[in-house]
Amino acid sequence: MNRDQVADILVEIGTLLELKGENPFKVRAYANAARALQTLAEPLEKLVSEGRLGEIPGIGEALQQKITELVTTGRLAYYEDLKNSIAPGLVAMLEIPGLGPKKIQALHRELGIASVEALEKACREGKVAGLKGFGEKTQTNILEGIERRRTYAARHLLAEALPLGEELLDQLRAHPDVIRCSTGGSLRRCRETIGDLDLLASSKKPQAVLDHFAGLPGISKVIAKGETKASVVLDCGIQADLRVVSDAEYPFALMYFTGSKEHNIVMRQRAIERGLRLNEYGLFRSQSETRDPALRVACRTEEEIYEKLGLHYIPPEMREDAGEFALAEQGPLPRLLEWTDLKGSLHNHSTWSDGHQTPAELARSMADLGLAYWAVTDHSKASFQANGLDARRLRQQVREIREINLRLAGEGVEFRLLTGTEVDILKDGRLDFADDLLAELDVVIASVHQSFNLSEADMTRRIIAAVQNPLVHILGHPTGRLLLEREPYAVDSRAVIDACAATGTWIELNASPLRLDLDWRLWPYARSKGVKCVINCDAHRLEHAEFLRLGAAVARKGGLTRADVVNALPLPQLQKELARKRRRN
DNA sequence: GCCGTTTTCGGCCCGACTGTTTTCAGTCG
Repeated sequence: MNRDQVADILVEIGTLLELKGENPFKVRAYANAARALQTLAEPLEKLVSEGRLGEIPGIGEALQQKITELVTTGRLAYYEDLKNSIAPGLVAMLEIPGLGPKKIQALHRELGIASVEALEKACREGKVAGLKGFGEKTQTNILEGIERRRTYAARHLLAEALPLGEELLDQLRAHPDVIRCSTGGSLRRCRETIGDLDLLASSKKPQAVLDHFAGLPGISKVIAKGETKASVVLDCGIQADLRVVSDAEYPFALMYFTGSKEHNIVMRQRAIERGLRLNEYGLFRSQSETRDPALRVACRTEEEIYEKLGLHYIPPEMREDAGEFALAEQGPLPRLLEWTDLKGSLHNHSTWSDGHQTPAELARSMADLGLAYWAVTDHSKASFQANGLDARRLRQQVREIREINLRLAGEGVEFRLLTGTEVDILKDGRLDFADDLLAELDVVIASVHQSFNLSEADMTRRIIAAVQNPLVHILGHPTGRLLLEREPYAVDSRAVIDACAATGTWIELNASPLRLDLDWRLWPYARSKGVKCVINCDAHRLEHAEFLRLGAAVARKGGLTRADVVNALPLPQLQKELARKRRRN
């Protein structure tokens, strides 16, 4: 059993223990261990066989045994017993807002409810309202929660949530009583999917701001509204929470509500170690609970809070407790990539395969946007569903693109359309075009588009074989995932990264909102191996050029700087690198 | 379940809101 599978089981054990009403710290220990495994720098099998699991912080005696059992036998008796002891439907009930382990246990114990369907039926029959600790209101809320889950997916794409957050922020800024405001939570951290929208504002009249917020157009329901926060559901089904604090509290609250939860826990611990106390209202010179402004360590910005706790500033995207503290202790974090650093995209489609614009239209539009280059990399013939090109059509396309470039140069336009292909990696690792044709192209991306269900070993061999072809510049969307739709295919990503490091092959950060692949969690590893990143739109329409912004956000999350990203280079340097890559092998 | 220690047991981040109570438990972030 590999690392990700082991981590998934640890997470599941945590959930099951939570349902059983176990000690919450024990529950957290499993979640922590799962996260620790996911950020491991070396293979799990190696650590197990060398008996070094205990070196990982957060993994003690009990978890060492369980992980070893999972890795060596592929099974875990403890897990199977635990699973058998809990009705399977109870786990799904945790997804309903307002229901936690205690209430679910009560429903199961008193009414024998063991599935969302049974719960819905019991609510409709009015049986739930009569239970001790429940009431009419709770029963209604449960029904509405079930309804909402059914209508809308539980999570939303980052690209969908970003504009909604911006819109709400504009509405808040427009209110005269708002001093400062920002998005927070997973949206500000640029997670690839978002649960709900978190917003924060500072004001001297919080009630006025909250009333304004709850009355904004586009809100279908106000879930809660108190003196400092309000929760609403937008018409599109996404929940938005606003918290309002005083301006002195704002930086502390912003840090707190940006999270992540794990990042905050470390920050609080650092405060405690320094005889201080950190919460959303301030950093206080006190050991005990307080909100006394006289004891607050003055900080105008988040930067100052980090400084007071002995750290350099950590940008929101990196606040995941995934190694950022070690960096921020050593010195200033490197300047992360800005989306305006990007000069073009090296993976895009045209009407020749499944895109919506001709190469000529693309050239005009992208030059107008101020980009320096744009590669046309249509599909190869094995992707017949996408109208992939054969060798004859590809050579024809190359001629057309050369003519377009001549025309642009004649008009004095400083822009270059690059020739290329997104060539399919066939099932056995061979490419869908012959080397002599690939050698004629400016840019070659190799991607997997069919035979997704190979074993991990076969898929890994297949992809490594492709990146070993010296004519391949870039490995495209390396895991094939579609967020909220399709799991990544089984592949040993670290082995693939190692192969790219050895051959000088670049790895794509596919910036399509559904992909964001390679995952941000793997970029620190790739960077440590010296592998370069290319942030590509995989554009099928003109509007997709804006994916560059999304891709840059994910790159920042992965800790990437301008120097790590090939398409931050101006055209002449890019062309030099494209040529150099092929001379290497 | 982990961790650290004045080394084997006690603490583990902390506050707001709702709905149910009638002073607080449960849930959420």
